[in-house]
Amino acid sequence: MSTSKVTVRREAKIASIVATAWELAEADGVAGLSLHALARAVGLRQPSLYEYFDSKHALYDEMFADGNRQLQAHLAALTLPREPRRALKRYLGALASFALERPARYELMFLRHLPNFTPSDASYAIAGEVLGTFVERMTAAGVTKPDDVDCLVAMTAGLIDAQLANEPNTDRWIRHLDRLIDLLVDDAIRRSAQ
Amino acid sequence: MSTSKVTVRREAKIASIVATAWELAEADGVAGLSLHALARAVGLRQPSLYEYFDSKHALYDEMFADGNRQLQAHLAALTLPREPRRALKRYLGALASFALERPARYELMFLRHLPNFTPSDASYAIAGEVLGTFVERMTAAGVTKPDDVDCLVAMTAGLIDAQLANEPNTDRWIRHLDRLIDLLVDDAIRRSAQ
DNA sequence: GTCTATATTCTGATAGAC
DNA sequence: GTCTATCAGAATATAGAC
Repeated sequence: MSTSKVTVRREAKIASIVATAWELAEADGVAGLSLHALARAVGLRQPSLYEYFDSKHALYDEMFADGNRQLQAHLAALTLPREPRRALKRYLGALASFALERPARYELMFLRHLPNFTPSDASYAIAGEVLGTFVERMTAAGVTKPDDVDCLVAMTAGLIDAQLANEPNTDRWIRHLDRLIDLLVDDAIRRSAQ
Repeated sequence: MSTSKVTVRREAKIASIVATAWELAEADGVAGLSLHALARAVGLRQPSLYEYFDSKHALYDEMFADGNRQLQAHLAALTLPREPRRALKRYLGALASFALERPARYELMFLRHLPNFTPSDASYAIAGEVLGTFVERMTAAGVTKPDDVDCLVAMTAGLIDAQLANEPNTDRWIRHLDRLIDLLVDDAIRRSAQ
């Protein structure tokens, strides 16, 4: 973790390349991202990118880590209601808004569209941290069993996916999020009480 | 709709090409399907495929229509319980089994991974017919409001997607399908009764 | 209808001068 | 660190002989 002047500058440049990569990916899809186009967009020629990334996969990996940090920040910026159920709704709602506003991020981070890409352990660890905070919110709201967590996650993703795939600019599916959260949380509590 | 000998033969060949295309797509993913590999697999050279399909998109379109006909047959082969709720569970369960056993079909038909592919009106009409039978089963089970239909569809897709993306060979998510159907159908009926 | 040969365009990645 | 030039390979699609 060197912090010499050159290192700082270099890492700032890497960050700006990743930021531009996200812009292009949001426009053309994650799979449509081309190193040539990315290089031109940051004022370089395509081979020069290899000064900063060993391969395209390495770039995707940086993007994966970066996207998770962005989601983490997005969630950390929330002021959560004290009531756990309402906090959970706000939290899952923030995930949904993140996904709907930045579909390419959601695609890379949560869907598995890139055949040969698997995040590195380091990047995956960040994703795990974020996931952990969701589980915390669910636990606080009374959803403690792994099965019920799975259901809540899958249901939320189902609404997000339907929204993204079909009518990205409406709220046809996502508007039911709170209602379905109530339904599943109530059921989870009922089952745990038995 | 000519039925001359040459036409019959030609359409049989088209069908066999599409069947082989599905085999390759199930192995390498829909996006990974290559016309070169497909041609070799059916004993042709790549340019000869253009005798049967005007473009790769035309091939995808035939596959889309064919996949929907297969799903239609898969569903028509079910012997449904008389009780509407149980029939609905069986029906959605059959969709799930279709998707989990033939992920590439599900990918092309229900997910939108191919950036530039949109089914033709003719092919889309078949998909609409299939969807209509799902709505029928839901209606019979007491799910009449479009909102509730949307929720049920999204929830089912959420379980299927989670299963496919994470642990295709287990039943970690899909095993909750019946339980969540009960939950949503009960809620839909409750809300409709008000 | 099927072939060979090729056009065209794209991709990610490398070599080596400066 | 950035460049030019190039490699090596993939893809879809077309031209034209047979």
